[in-house]
Order: sequence, then structure tokens, then C-alpha cells
Amino acid sequence: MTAYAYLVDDDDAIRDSLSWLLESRGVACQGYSSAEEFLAVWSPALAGCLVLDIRMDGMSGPELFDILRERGNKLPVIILTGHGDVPMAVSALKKGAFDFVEKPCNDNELANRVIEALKLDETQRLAASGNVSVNTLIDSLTTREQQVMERVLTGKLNKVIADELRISMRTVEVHRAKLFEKMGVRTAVELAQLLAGKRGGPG
Amino acid sequence: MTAYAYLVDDDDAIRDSLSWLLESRGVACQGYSSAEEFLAVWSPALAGCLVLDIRMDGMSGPELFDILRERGNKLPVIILTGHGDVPMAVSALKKGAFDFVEKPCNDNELANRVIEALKLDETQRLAASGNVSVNTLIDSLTTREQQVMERVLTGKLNKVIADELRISMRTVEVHRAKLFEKMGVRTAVELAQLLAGKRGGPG
DNA sequence: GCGGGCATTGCGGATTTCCACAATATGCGT
DNA sequence: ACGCATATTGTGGAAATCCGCAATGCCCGC
Repeated sequence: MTAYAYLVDDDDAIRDSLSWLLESRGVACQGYSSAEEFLAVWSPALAGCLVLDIRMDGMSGPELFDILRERGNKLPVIILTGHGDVPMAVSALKKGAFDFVEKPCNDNELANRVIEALKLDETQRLAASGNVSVNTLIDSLTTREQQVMERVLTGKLNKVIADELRISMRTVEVHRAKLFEKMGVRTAVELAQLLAGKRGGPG
Repeated sequence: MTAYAYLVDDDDAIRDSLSWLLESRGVACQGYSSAEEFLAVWSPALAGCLVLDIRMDGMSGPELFDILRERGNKLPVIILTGHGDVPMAVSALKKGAFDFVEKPCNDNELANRVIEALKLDETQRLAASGNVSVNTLIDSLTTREQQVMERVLTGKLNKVIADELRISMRTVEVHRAKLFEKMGVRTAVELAQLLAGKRGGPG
């Protein structure tokens, strides 16, 4: 699937200017003038990144962000925010947005962030699909994380894992969250599917 | 892996008598005189069924049952119970035990239950390991169950699935529980692994 | 010594999952 | 008409998951 920078902003001038800037850096763009318009074409399989303005008529940027997040969006999201909306942008950051940029902004800085977001997306997609990269990902886990992962893959409850490894449940949660992050997954199902070709397992 | 009827009862006479009975019906048996003894050799990969007395010194039958259940035990469990312990046995039934039998009991009746439990275990193991049988399992699902399963496999939250299918979250839960039962799995991870050879998915 | 990574843990709160119990409606086969 | 399967929904409560915030300790490299 072709990777695009998806530009969602109801200000035509800004969107066009951004599009021009990014395409001059070799980045393919697609523009949408409203959150609703983008949501209608969004799918979990999209590749690239999302550049999302906070203030829009109709559905706002944060609202779109939340909806996409609930639906399992994996595109890195860069928030465009005015000076007064930084708290809102920080909130999105805390919810997993890739970054935020205040308007008006330095052109090169924004383009660089977009390119970096595209790279991140590519890396995550590669990790999700390539067995060789999966081995690399597994090797990047600490011993503890690997032990937790093995048990997550057998469907055990956190408290059972905690009991077996003689650690607290909170620690299991910490390792679990970290290993999901390193493996580029959000759920145990995804992890199981990622490792489906690894029948021997990491153990 | 060889399937056994695992007999856990601290009464030697009963255990031996049971063992004799079942082996005369062609069922391989292994006996344990305490819950602790059996727990020490238990593994999720055991095949067969468990015949478990309620009242034992040290760890009780229900205690063992709960521990095994938490650890993902799949063996069907038949509870042996005295006349006064029926409520305890019923409680285990509600937690997923296969059946309970009151002592003293009709020999053929107990043997029949054990044989049936062994068959169930075999069926479940076959379902969990054979791609042909997996197709059969998928075909046994209702349309709604299949729709829910597709979305469970993408890691979506129940409330997101409910939104997409325009039904209540409770209904998603109902379908989810039913499809897990039909597919012979207990968790979404197990389901994902079961379907790992079905890259096209049920959709 | 300092910083970073790793491992561990607790607390509190929010969200999600799970399910017993209960109920209604529809369609189909006997 | 009756029974069964399927689909749907609500209530309430328990358990599990998730994570921010905070903290400590150990090891290793600079």
C-alpha cells in the first residue's frame, strides 16, 4: 500500500501550502478539508502518517484522534496546533500522538517530523509483516520481557504470570506494556498473529 | 500425548478400585493420592480427564480445581462428591467442571462419564490442532458470531465492535462467549493462534 | 560520581471484560 | 401450538486490565 501524508485541515490555503512543501520533499500527500471526510476513507490498513489540525468546523481534531485511536489506528499522528491550544495537543501526545507542531511553524521542521513519522510507520509495518524483523524485535526484548511474552502467548492471566515469575502483578503489567511497545503491537491478539510464523516461540 | 484418566483421591482403596474399573474399560489411568502430588506434574498439555475427589487432606479438590482453572487447565474435570458435599460440587460445575458424581456410585455410570470426558478432550484437542477441523468449527458459527470473531481478531474493543455492528456491548459479549465456546478456545490469543493458518480469515 | 537502563513495587482510579439472571422477539421444524 | 436456536438487551457485580505517578535499588559505562 502506498504511504501518504494525510493532511486534515479545513483551511485550504494551509493544506495546499503544506502539500506543496511535502511534495517538494518527495512525500506523497492527500488532503482532506474535514475530519469527517478523512474518517470516511480511513482504514486500519492505511500507510503513512496523519497531519491533523486541532481546530476545525464539525468534528474537531481531538475528536477524530480519539475515534481513530479506538478503532485501532496505527498511523503516526502529528497535531497542528495554534498557540492557545497547546494543552489540547499535549493531551493528544499523552494518548499516543507522534508529535505536535505549533502554527505558524518552520517549514523544514514540520517536513522533517512528517518524514520521521513516515519512517516510523514503515518500520512498524515491516516489523508486523517480516519474520526476519520479528526476530530482531524479539532479540531486543529483555529476559524478563521475553518471559512475560511467552506466558502472554499462552493466554495466562497477569496474576498467574506474576505467580509463576514470583513478581508483582504491577511488574507484569510494566513488562507487558514494554514488550508490546517493542514488538510494535497493541494487543495480545496482534502479538499472537505477529508470531504466528514463529512456532518454536522465543523460549 | 497419551490420554489418561487422572485419578486424584487420598483414599487408596477408592482410587485403586476406580483404576481397575476404568482399565477394564480400556481407559489408561494414573493415580495421585493428593492434590499437591497431581499439581506438581500437571501441565497444560496433559491429555485425558481429571477425576477429582472433593474431600482430601491438605489441598482440597475445589482448591486444586480453582488453581488449575486459573492456570488454563483444559482437562475435563469430574468431581467425586459425598452426599453432603453436593453444593460444593455444583459450584465447581458452575465454574466449568465437566460433571460430578456422588459416591458411592454406579460403576458403569462413572466409567461412562469418564469415557465421555475423554472424548470431549480429544475433540477439543483435535479442534485446536487440525486445520480441516478448524474450517468445520468456523462453519458452525452463526453469521453474527463470525462477524464478531473477525473483529475480535483485529483486536478491537467490544464497544467498538458493538458500534460497528450497531448492537449493544452486551450482545457482543454474548456472541463472543459463544464463538469462543464453539471454537474451543478461552482467550482471543488462543483464537488467533488457532486461526494462524487461515490467513484469508473467515471474512 | 553521574546518568541511563532495567527490575521491582505500591497506590489509586478508570476502563474493559466477563457473566449470572432475566427477558423479548423471530424463524423454523415437528 | 410447541420447542429450539438465534438475536437482542438490560442490570448489577466481580474480576481483570491498564496506567499515571511515585519510588527504590542494582549494574554498567563514561
